[in-house]
Amino acid sequence: MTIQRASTTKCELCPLRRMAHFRPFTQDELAFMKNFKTGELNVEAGATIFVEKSVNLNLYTVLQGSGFRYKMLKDGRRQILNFVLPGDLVGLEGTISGEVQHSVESLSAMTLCVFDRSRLDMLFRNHPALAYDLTWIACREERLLDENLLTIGRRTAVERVAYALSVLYHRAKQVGLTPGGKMEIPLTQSHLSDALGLSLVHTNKTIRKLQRLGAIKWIGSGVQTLDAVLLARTGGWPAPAETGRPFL
Amino acid sequence: MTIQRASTTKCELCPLRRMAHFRPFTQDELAFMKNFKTGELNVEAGATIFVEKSVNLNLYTVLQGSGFRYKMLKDGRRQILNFVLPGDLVGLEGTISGEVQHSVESLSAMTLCVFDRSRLDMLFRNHPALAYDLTWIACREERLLDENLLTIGRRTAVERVAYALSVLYHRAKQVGLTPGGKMEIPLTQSHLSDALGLSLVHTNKTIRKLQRLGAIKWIGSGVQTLDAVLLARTGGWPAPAETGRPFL
DNA sequence: CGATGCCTTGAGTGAATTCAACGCTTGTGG
DNA sequence: CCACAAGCGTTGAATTCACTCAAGGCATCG
Repeated sequence: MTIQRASTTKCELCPLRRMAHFRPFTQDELAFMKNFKTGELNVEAGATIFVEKSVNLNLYTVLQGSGFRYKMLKDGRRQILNFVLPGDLVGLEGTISGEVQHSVESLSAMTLCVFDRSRLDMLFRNHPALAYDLTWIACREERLLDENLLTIGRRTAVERVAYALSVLYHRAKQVGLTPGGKMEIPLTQSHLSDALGLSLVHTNKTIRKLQRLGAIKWIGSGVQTLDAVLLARTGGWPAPAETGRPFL
Repeated sequence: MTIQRASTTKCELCPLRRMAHFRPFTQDELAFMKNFKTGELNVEAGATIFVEKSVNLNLYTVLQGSGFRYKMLKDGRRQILNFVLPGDLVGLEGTISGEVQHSVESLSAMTLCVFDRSRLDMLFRNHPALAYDLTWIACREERLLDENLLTIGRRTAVERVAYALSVLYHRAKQVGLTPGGKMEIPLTQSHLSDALGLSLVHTNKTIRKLQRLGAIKWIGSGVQTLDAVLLARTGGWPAPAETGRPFL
């Protein structure tokens, strides 16, 4: 886990910013962001970025790589709350309330922009459009959680797996993580089971079923989507339109 | 469903504002809120305030009564995402993105403050502290959803019911909805089952089990908490400290 | 080349589901 | 004022979906 003060990626050259998926900055906002960003955090795969119930005031945006947010019960049962992909904001809860109530772990090597918490009030005072974006981002996360809740609470195992892979594939595609239809997210079946509230064994059997249907192909460290439409239909997922999304 | 333009409750006399639980406004913020609030919405019990996939730009704060947010699958399966109590903000998603992705229904008669969507940008431009509060509120909701996700994904039926009743009781208490230890929230067991991802029958059997343990007593239209500590312990819930919470 | 991590499969078990029925209360219309 | 319907809670029985247990295969790695 390395923190680099001299950020390698300049905000004006931000690779995310250039993606059509995200909304553009004004010159003014860009100038602020350059000061807001204090460095980059580089972690290898499988690293813990922060843990539940610790004090973590830092705010991050994922620049590269993927990971997941999760919570655990005392006896070790784990629930993955959501996956974090490039462009996603991480740690807002800690920035605002001091203590985070969930942990974050990386799936692949990740690079995260580290923002200066003490300048957050300047963001709210001088850049209302960015403050609005922050609220937008929080709302988006809430919507994703709502959907996960519906899935885990009310969908069957096959629906859950199909749904989760559909959404993840869709999200990965938006940020260019799906070259050739294969998700470049090194998921294990154990991750998927913990994200869906299923056991590992049953998750495996369900994946095999979807594979027999011809919807997907499980490859070590990634999933190949063969029939995105079939997959979405099986999961009861109406693909949404999401464009011009902001990020920090 | 009645909308009253001449709001009966003046912001400076707001009954919520007087509760120790919420953070105070400055004079300036109060003045803004008086203009931001355009009226009150009164609904009877069992009313639909807005439905999934409709355009609803209005922003509300619950002044009185309780309800719940939910999503449904095409075949009728319902998942209750969270309960809304006095002081809770409703409809932020629609205000920001236009279309809401969840429905809201009242459990009791409710009064909601209706805010003027077109002045939201003024809030962000001229009242950074309120904008910050908005973000705070969105984060809080996210935290609640995280916890629900953990519960539904990884807790057993007894734990789920105990957990849910603990949290709800705790939240109700904060806003004065628990005179004599009885929650003044007219829940049915069907609501509880849909909130926990359980079947109605099994929810009933689980409630009876908790009742035999002496933790609760189910009364038509409300739950009596007999042993809050036992209940929290059964649900594996570490009661949190939450004070000085903002609201709009 | 033994160890470890991940995927896979079968068998047996169990927790939660569906089905079915009944009691109680409330409200409503004849 | 009674009769009937509707909503909610309760319980037992049968079923099923998902879980645990157990074992083995196949890579990768030190």
